Amino acid sequence: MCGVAPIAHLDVDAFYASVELQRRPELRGLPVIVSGSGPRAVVTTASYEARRFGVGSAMPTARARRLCPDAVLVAPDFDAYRQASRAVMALVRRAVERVEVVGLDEAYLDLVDLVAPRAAMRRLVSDIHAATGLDCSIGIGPNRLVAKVASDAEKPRGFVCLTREEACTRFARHPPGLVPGIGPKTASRLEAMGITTLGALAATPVDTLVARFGANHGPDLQRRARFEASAILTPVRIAVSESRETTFDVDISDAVRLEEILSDLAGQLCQRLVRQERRGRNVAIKVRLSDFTTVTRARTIAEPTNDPRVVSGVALELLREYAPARPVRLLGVRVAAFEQAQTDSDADQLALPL
DNA sequence: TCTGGGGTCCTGTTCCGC
DNA sequence: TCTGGCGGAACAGGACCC
Repeated sequence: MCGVAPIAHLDVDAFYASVELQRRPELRGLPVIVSGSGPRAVVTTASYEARRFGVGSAMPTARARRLCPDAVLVAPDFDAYRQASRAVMALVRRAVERVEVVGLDEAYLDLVDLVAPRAAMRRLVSDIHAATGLDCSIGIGPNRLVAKVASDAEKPRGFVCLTREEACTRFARHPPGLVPGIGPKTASRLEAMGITTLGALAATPVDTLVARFGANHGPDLQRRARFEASAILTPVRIAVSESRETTFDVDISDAVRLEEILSDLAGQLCQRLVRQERRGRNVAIKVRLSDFTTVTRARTIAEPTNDPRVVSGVALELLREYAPARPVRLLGVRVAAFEQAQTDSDADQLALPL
């Protein structure tokens, strides 16, 4: 049972796919895959019916279709997802004062001031279902990490409440990659050291981890394995960079064509920045070559800008200087180092979540 | 089996001024 | 005049997340 429970993590189950099923009830019960349609598209979300065939997020759509030939492919409609997200988060904010929204389908909730936090979360889940038809999973724990892993543990419609010690025991035999922050690369490095479970990672002498992963990352891995994390929420997050990028259906070698595309991307990015009245001093390009190597080049300019002529001018210079030696599969542009428009209290809000 | 798009953070390197 | 150490800023790459 949950002793101290200051944080809940709420996660809408198979969010994009579930929104599509709300709009198109005739698809219910069928395997549905939300994904683009190009030859290089990847799966954004799969319904639970599709997941039974082994289809998962970030999988190439071509492979998903081989695994599940009868799946219904639906093109993503982000306006609809944003609208559904707003409806869900409005209910969340009505239930709890302090909320940190993460992406469209997740939020951390501060439960400290609630008298009966678990009852309140049960009520919230049922209110969200009644208002939107969407299911969600809830994890409750003493910090963000326990809450997050708990919300994932029994999806869909999970409701899991754990102390830190209970989380350590329950997940001790699970692989380290269960915990957010330990991705495939770190997991395979750990495996090479003979560490294949969270329990083993938690018990590894910290010196061993420091020697292999460095003075920061090593101890951080162990803290995660022990489910030690912050309980502080960051209700207002301000983006520190904005970007626009595109992957081509077929690799492009023609320098003139690449420059046209880059200018176009810079124009689209600046439209967004102008709308937000944000200007940045750092312009970067991203180039992914046919062999999937990815290169970035950046330049800081004297004056903050969101002028498409300036941004595309710098981006084109960077591209000409780099002069890709192979065909290009992805091109992107990014603006960062925004001028300070926020107040000191906003800046405080940028403190790291974990 | 052939890998999206939009982000964040961390680390190592290089450059520059003192 | 040359060299070296040091710290900060900028840059590049990588890992990770939704």
